[in-house]
Amino acid sequence: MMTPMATTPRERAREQTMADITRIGRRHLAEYGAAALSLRAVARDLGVVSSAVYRYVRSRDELLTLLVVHGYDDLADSVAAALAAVPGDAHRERFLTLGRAVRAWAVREPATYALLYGAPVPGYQAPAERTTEPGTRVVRMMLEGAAAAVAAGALVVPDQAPVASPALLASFDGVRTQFGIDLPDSALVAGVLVWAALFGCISFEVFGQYGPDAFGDPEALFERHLAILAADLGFSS
Amino acid sequence: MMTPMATTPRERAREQTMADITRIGRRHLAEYGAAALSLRAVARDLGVVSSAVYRYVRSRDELLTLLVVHGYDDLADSVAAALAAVPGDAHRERFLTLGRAVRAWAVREPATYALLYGAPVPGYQAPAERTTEPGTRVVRMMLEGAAAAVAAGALVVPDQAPVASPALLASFDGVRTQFGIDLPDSALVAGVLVWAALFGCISFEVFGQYGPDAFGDPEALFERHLAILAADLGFSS
DNA sequence: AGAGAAGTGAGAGCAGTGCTCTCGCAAGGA
DNA sequence: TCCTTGCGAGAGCACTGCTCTCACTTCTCT
Repeated sequence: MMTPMATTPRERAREQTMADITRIGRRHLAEYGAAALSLRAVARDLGVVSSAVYRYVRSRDELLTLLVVHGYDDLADSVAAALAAVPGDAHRERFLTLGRAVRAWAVREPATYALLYGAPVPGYQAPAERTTEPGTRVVRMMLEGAAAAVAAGALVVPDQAPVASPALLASFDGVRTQFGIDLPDSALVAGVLVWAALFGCISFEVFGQYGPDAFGDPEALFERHLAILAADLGFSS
Repeated sequence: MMTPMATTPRERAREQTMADITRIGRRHLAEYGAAALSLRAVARDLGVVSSAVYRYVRSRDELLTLLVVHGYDDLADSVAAALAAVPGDAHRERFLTLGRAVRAWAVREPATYALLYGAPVPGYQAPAERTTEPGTRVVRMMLEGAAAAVAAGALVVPDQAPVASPALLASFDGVRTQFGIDLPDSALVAGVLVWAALFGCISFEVFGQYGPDAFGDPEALFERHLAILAADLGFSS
């Protein structure tokens, strides 16, 4: 993927083994969950003794990081593919499409979703320098969509009292700089809420927090919620 | 707690040991996280060999269940205490108080919060018959508050298209029956969204999903979000 | 082409985990 | 007083992450 043509056969073999390890790791993650991810079990499935995989992966946390990065990329790719089918000027529809795509991916890959957006795995801290870039791809898509909608006049940011907290204003400036977008404070307030609410809805559904007798038609419920969130953001239906 | 006066000294000793185990378990949960919760470590802190704790707790999952139940009760007690200080007719303020109380508890007890509302611990399934009752206390408070506000005319449910999905309508009937409240479908749609969004905001803050450079003033941000959610629910500011 | 460097896998081993079993001892009820 | 019951200790099994050494292969440099 990253290095399409490896020079020496040894390097090609190494990349093949790396790909096998992450592939088996993803399968174990989906089948048994993150905390049950065992390097020894991966080694067994690879047909190799446990110490051999340490030649490729420094530690169990390292393998988790690989799966985290792959998960973020997979999610962002799914969302980007869904957005590609929607015209660029259908701003509200693009927001709805993004929300639906995130939910669909989470329902399809609950274990990876839990790894990314559930409680952090104890004792494991994802290295920021490797996870923030892929981890922010989806939120970047949403922010850029909102900025485009504002510029086109398709999104009218609801009136709100001005943000008072200086620390909050400063971090909003940081967001504008980091993502290179120009959205007013009140749009960022609403945007962060919509962002967190979107993942709150999905987490409740995927993690079964709605109780044993969950809602009979979660997709219809999510669709209703998405419409409310679109209105919160300022899209007119 | 449950049995205030035990008859025989042996029973009293047993209850004392049980209390010690859950107390140490809570401390370990807070210090090292849920997946790192080790029965052997609890036994060490208790000054006893590991097999001895199996006289009191059937398994590690059993200990987790004890902590889950205690966590739900602790959260619900915190919320109830906060609500007790707000007049019953200050409906919007009661909603805001509930939200603030949940967030404050989550910030204070992040590990327990993660146990309750984070990704489920792999391989562990909380027994519904022991966790649903304490687990629904907070949502019951919110629903009852919303019903009281509707009855008092303090909450005007926003107009929405009627819910079309039969399965969703049926589960809404189930909610009305289970909680013994009478709220229209559109209020339940908004209520569930507000419920999920509330925990989405809190989870993002507690789990650090906002990125390494989190928002400088999370409390102010949460306060703004709570106001939007109150409006979504139908409270007029 | 040959020698040395580097990558690779196997195996043993250490410390930790959940959990089960048996064995003695002490407390409580008959 | 006997004897059932509860309790803690200890050994043990299977598993985990991770480290170390040893042999073997492969690549590279002279």
